[in-house]
Amino acid sequence: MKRQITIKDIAIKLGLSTSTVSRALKDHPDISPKTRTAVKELAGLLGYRPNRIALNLRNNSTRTIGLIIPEIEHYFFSAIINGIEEIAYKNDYSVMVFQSDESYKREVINTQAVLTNRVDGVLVSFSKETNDFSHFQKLIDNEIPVVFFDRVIEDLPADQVVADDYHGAFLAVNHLIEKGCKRIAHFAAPQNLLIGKSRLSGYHDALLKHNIHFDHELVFLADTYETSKKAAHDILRKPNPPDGFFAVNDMSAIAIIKAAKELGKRIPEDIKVVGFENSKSAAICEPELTTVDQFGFELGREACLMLLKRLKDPTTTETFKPIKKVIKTKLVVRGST
Amino acid sequence: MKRQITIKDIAIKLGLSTSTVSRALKDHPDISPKTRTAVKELAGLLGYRPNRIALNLRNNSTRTIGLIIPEIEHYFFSAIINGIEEIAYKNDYSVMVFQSDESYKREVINTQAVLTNRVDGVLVSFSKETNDFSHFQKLIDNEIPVVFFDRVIEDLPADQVVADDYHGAFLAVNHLIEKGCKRIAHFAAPQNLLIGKSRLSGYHDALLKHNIHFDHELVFLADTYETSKKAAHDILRKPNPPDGFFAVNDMSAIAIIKAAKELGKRIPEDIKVVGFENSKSAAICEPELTTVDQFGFELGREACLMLLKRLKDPTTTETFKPIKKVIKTKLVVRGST
DNA sequence: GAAATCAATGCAATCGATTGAAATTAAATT
DNA sequence: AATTTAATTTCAATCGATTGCATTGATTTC
Repeated sequence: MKRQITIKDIAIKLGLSTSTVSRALKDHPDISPKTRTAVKELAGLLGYRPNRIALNLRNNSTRTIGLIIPEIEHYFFSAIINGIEEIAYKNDYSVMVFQSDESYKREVINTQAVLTNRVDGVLVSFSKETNDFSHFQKLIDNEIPVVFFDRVIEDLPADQVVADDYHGAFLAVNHLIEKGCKRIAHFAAPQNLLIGKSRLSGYHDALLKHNIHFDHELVFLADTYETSKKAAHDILRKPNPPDGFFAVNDMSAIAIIKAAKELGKRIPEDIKVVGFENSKSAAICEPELTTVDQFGFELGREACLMLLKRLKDPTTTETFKPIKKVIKTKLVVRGST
Repeated sequence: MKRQITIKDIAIKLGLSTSTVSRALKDHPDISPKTRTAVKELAGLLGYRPNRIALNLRNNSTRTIGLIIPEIEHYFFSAIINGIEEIAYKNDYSVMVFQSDESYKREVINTQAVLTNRVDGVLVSFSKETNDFSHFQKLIDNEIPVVFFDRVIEDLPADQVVADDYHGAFLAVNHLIEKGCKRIAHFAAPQNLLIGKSRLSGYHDALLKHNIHFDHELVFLADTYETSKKAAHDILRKPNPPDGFFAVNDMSAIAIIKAAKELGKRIPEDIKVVGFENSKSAAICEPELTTVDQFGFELGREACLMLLKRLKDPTTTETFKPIKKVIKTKLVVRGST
């Protein structure tokens, strides 16, 4: 195994001490110009690179951010990673990615991995299964700043970055109503997720505004392609089916469109559908999907910026005031409505 | 800043030396059962976690894998990350993700970042722009094993994992011919990428097999949604347009379908289209896309396994024999043909 | 010419954990 | 009781870089 060039190698070759070499490399005023240039020259020649691990140990910092995320494969999350990485990169941080695969158990292990890797801070969007948050509290107890994004929890001393879920949902449903829908179904995310609740309540309030009765029977727990397709099939076969659908994400909305078409319904003539996310797929499906743009890239950027701010100005647990940042959402109208 | 519990804290509290504590924690036979249990008990009580950074320094290893990838947002790459993460996780490795954004310059910086972070090994799929590979050679010079996947280079001492691009392309084009296509166009990736070359040659040989003239005029450089849509529009407006398309990836194929539909062509009656990737979008577009499954998840798994094998049994540069693993591809026939 | 000043460099401790070798203690043997 | 053997534990060096505090040698000042 070839050894890396160390400061010691340079010191020995030049007959100096490691301290002098160290100082020379960082332009310490004590060092004479002659030795300074000599050191720098040799360092360049040998291809010296400071050993980050040694610095990590000394500074008790790794310039690394941990990212705990349900599933990379979702467009929304990969867009977020993109935003995170951009900011991290600009600030000379690296990103370690951990997937929970929507599993609480796996997520707990992720938090442990993040601890052993001694990351400087953590960005989290937790799993659908997660109802107990003590593993995140443990991170905070270890003085590791945590920023939640998209799927957030309010009663933990941690910052939050979310899309304006309520408003986005309101816009979506309002749009359906204005387009003439009388019976609007909502395919919702689990209600332990704040996004699930917020979007439901946006749906509810938009109905309210137009004096449409809120019917529990029209709200379904369906936030994946498979569950949504099945649910849509069931619902559309029943008497008096909905003429409008507001789905909690694009894949769910696309599944509804697929199911409707399979049953011979025309979109948007018979049924109108709105999604939430504005993924690549929304622009691909037929007809193209009206959806709420969640600006994942921006969300990732903001979350990372927030974390970096905490890393720069650490606060004690006592004086910590969580900040909540809301990213505007926007309705993108396309052929499905 | 709250200090982490160290081995020293335990040693002092129990009136022992750090060496004894260290040995007790790892069940060294020299340590008496009494002290062993005492140490372990206190360690548990204080919530001691070994400082990974200190271990990193001592072992000159970080149990971290660097991943350099063009763009996370592509389904194919996120599927690969998924596979990589699964294997890494099982083997107690963490993954650091670096995106090149298809930029050579950024990729060079990524390799530097990977070096300063002292990862144990690197997985690479390089950018479209990359024609000079000395930055990867530098990694290898630093004794960091490199495994290339999908976009690989043959003349570097590094393992490779690729899909069976040639065969997949052959299958795709053969399928188009058997479905009656006489004039088949190919939307290709840049020819500096081996995948570009292999898929083109699969296309070429399938034509050859059926005694169809290979026409340079029918091969286009178009591997993104935007460029493909524009190219398809142009081609389909010309006299004697193709009746079949083989695209180098799904987004390109979907763009062709979109363009064709905009021009009033029916799919698959007037035009047949085959993609390459088998992304989520392929099952969503209308008609559903016939495509070659690239098994990104498997590919990621294999690449990571290969790297871990190199980490377990390091070879010297002299005796290094690159291994190339080929993942089988499979034609998935759907409505577009 | 002795004392004070200053520039340049080296020493040694530190970060946290590990480990070969030495030292201490206890037990067993003669 | 003296000596060997075995069982525990500690010492000190190591990984690579940094940094407060000497130390050295040269120059200036009185």
